[in-house]
This record gives sequence, C-alpha cells and structure tokens, in this order.
Amino acid sequence: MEVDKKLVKLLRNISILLQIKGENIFKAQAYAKAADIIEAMQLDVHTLAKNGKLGEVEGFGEALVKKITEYVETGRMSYYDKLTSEIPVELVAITKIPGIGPKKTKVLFESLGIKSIDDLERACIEDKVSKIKGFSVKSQEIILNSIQHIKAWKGKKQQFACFQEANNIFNFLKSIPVVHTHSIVGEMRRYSEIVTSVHFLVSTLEPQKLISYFSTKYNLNLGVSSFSFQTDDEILVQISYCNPQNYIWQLHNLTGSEAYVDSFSKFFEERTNRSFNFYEFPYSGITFETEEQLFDWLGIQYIPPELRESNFSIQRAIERSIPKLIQESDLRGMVHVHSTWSDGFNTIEQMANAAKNLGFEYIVICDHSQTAKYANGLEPERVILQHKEIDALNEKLTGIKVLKGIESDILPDGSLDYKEDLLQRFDVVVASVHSHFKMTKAEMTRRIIYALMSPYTHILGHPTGRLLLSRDSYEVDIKAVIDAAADYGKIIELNANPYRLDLPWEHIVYAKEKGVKISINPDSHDVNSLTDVFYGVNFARKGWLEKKDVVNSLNFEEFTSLVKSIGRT
DNA sequence: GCCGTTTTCGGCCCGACTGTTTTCAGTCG
Repeated sequence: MEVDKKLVKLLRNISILLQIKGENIFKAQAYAKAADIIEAMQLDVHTLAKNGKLGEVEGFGEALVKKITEYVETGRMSYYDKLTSEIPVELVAITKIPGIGPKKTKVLFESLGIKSIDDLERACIEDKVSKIKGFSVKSQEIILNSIQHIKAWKGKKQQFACFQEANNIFNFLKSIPVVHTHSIVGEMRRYSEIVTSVHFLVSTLEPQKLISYFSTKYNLNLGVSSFSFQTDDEILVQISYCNPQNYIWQLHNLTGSEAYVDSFSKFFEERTNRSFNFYEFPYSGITFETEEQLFDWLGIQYIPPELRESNFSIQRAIERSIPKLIQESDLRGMVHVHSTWSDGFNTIEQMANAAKNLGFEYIVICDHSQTAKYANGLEPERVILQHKEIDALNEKLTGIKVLKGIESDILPDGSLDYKEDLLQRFDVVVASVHSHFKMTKAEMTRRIIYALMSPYTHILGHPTGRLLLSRDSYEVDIKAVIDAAADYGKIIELNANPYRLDLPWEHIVYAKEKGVKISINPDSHDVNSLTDVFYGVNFARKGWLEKKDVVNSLNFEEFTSLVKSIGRT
C-alpha cells in the first residue's frame, strides 16, 4: 500500500494549527516530523498500526500512535476535528504567504476575523490590514501581491503530481471496449514542469458510449469533440476524441505547445500548399499508423514530444539536426544526495546501496555545509569524520563507489563555506544559494559568478532557486551566470527534485549552446527519492541534452578525472 | 510530542534578516 497522503496532510495541518494556537513549537514540529518520516520512508501506516508496530518507528511516541491508530480504525481523528473546530483549517493557506507565519496569521484571525485567503484579500483591499499593529501599508501591498501570485497558481500542478492520476485514467480508457486507441497528449506528453490539465486523445467510432462510461464516474463538462472533469485531487482531466482516420494527426496537434503548432501549421501550408486544419488531415485517403510516418510523409525528421515546445524545433527537423536525446539508462552517477550526517533520512551506506540497486556505479554524497545550521550542516570536524566513514565504506562496499562531496552554501559575498585546506579535501563541491534571496539582480549575479570563480567549485546547485508553484526564482541574470560557467569550465546542476526542476529548460538550451556541461542531480534526502533523478532526465530532454552533455553519464573513471581537472589549472 | 536518561523532566533548531519598531518579535532557510 502506498503512503496515505490524506494522513500526511492532516499531520502537517495539525503542526501549523498548533503553531497558530501558540502551542510549544517542538510539540507542533513533532507532527510535521511524523509526516516527513511517513513520506520519506514510504511508511505503510495502516499495516504498522494494525500490527501494533507503529510505536517502533523513531518519531512515533505514545500520543501519535494513539491518534493515528484511531484514524486507521475509524477514518477520523477526534483530536484533529476538535482542533479545526477551534481554528479554521483554511488559515493554513495564509501561513504559506511569504512573510506571514503562524503568529501573524493568529493576529489576522483574532483582530479581523480573517479565516481564508479570500477574507485576507478583501481586508487588504479595504485597507484594514495596514491598520493592525505589526503590519503596514507596505506589507499590505506585499500580501496582496502574493495573493495574486497564489491565485495565478491555482488549478496548476507540478508534473509529478499528475502521473498517478494520468495512469489511472490511462488504464480506465484501456478497459473501455469502444476505445480504439488512446494516448496522453499536451503538457504531460511534453513533460512540461507545470500542468494545467491532464489531456488524453481517444480514437473511437462511438463517442456517445465513451462519454457514458465516464459520466457514471465523474461530473462531466461536455464540449465539441471533447469533455472534461475534475478529479478528487483537483486535477483537471480533458478527454478529446476523434475518428481513427484523424487520430495520428490530432495526436500530433494536441501534443505541441501553441508556439510549436503555430510554426508547424505555417510549415505545413508552405510545404503542401493546402490550408492547415487542426482537427482534420487535409488529404482524404491518406492515413498514418504512427507519428513517425507523418513526419516522414512531410519529409522532415521526427520530433520527440518533449521538443514540441519551442518554435525552432521545426527548423531543426527540416535540417535533420535533432540529436539523439539522453535516456534514463545513460546515467551512471548519482550526484548530490544527502545523508543522516546533515538533514537526510538515510545513512550513506543505505543511500549507496539504493543507488547501486538502481544500476548506478557511483554516488556523490553532498551534505549541507556549516552555515546551513537549520539543516544540521557539517562543521569542519564532522567533515573529517564523514570522510573517514566514506573511506571505510569504500573498503567494504562492492559495485558502487562513494565520492566525498559537499553542498556548500554560497555566502552573501560569494565565498564558499569552508577554508581552502578543507575545500580541497572534497572530490566534488556543489555550490548553492540557500539564504539572502532578496538581493538585487546585479548583486546576486555577482555573488554566484564569484562562487563559480572559486577553484574549488565544480557544480552550481539549483541555479535559479525556483520552487515550482510556490517560490519564484531569485533575481539573477542567469545568462550571465551560464556565460561565466562556460568561461571557468564549471558544471551546472539540473536539480531533478520535482518541486524544482531547476535549471528551467529554456536555459538548459542556452547552456548547451555555450558548451556548459550539466549534471542531473536528484538532491535526495532519502532512498525513495533517488528515482527523482529520472524526472531530471525527462526535463533534460526538453533542453535538447544528449548523453555527451551530461557529466553523470560518464563512468566512474571519466567522471573523477573530469572533476579533478576542473579549477585546478 | 518525542526521546533519553544523570528515571520523570529538560532539551529539541540556530542565527540572521526584515520590517516595524524605537529595542525586538516574527519569519525563514
């Protein structure tokens, strides 16, 4: 059984509600921590609770076991019900606004009766918030601004959050007899990082029957040759249907972005002298079995779905210069993972074995550096101890090599987080910004470039700092950063964490143009998220990357000799 | 609320920035 997402959310809500209530912070954190553990360790709480084994998991004491057992047995948690009757659960959303934490949320709730984001927006517009102690006209403006951001994100999802639902729908379609063929199209097929709808195309001769299969399960909005509905997870699903003759044509047209389809239609009209029709292939009597046949018929190279985002892929297909894109099986090294030495949930040995089981040859442990105190960053003495452990592990382990890395904070002045004598002990230094996000663009750019200039830096970590649908990139001239990486021969990370996918693919394209090598890194904090690295591969394909562009597709000897050569000239 | 123990209560996540203060509480990574 998979992780009970509802329980995880409930525990996180309890944590925040307790903080709003003003309870002991460590008590509140115990709930959030329990949620983290369930997710990281993929705990099957239901089985554990039923067998009385939940209390054996570190982090679950008497109180949590009792509450979770009640939840498992009855589907409810009376403690949660009581808590939410005192404090509206909608307040949790307010604490997600930057600059507004539990304390300020409490003030808003108690002084203005604000219970939701909508209430807060209204109060700001009516200029009520600025009058409260602790707030100002300026902070009121910032809040309004953030709310607009949040509203713009509403209804959108990160790609990974839709895979499960997409899979369910795919299998449901498979079970429907009137479905001739079906495929996912649109953003999901292109592996776009943000998804507004999960879109399928179905080939059928009996659309009414298709609709009736869905209408027994969902509340449908009917359109012309399509219908849509919302799932329980608030994902918008669209189903388009067509007859078998137009299936490949529509499969192609519904997959591309607007920009792509626009340039495709122009190309099509030039090449064929017929007007482009999105839904019907303009030649009767010609049908295709596959998209490859369609591209062939047009006399251009096949364009993989991931590349049907930009308007320049058509030109490249005409020139037949679309490269063979990187694949999951090309990766050899798992770079940038955390362990229990800092804020990870698994030991180095566990991480190494898990990477080995995924078929990797080497793993680069990159725990946090000393300034990252909140993440249990390593002081110099502990770095030395960790290196001893890694040496011992390399003696013991077979089939996987462990490299000594660090994720060093880039300090505000652009310097790294240790002195030189310690920095030179690492095989790999990933340098990342974790603090002081609100610098000017010029300052931030200078700071990151300064870090790239250090002879000890190998890789720039999560280069823009974006968190999909929750935090924009910090202000930085990313092209200047990429140019600098090219000048100094440094690697840039494609952080494959599905909440990040950072570098954005448009910039990956630019990095490749500049000859900058990319490392696809999972940034994992537990064994289960090592596979996140494969989200990175999909995303790297959107950035036109080939095996040769990606440093962790090198074997162990090639990789170590590459990192040794960096900055040491 | 959990954990560990010097066994029944104290430590746990710290330090810096931010904005609103007029000396600091709240937020954040």
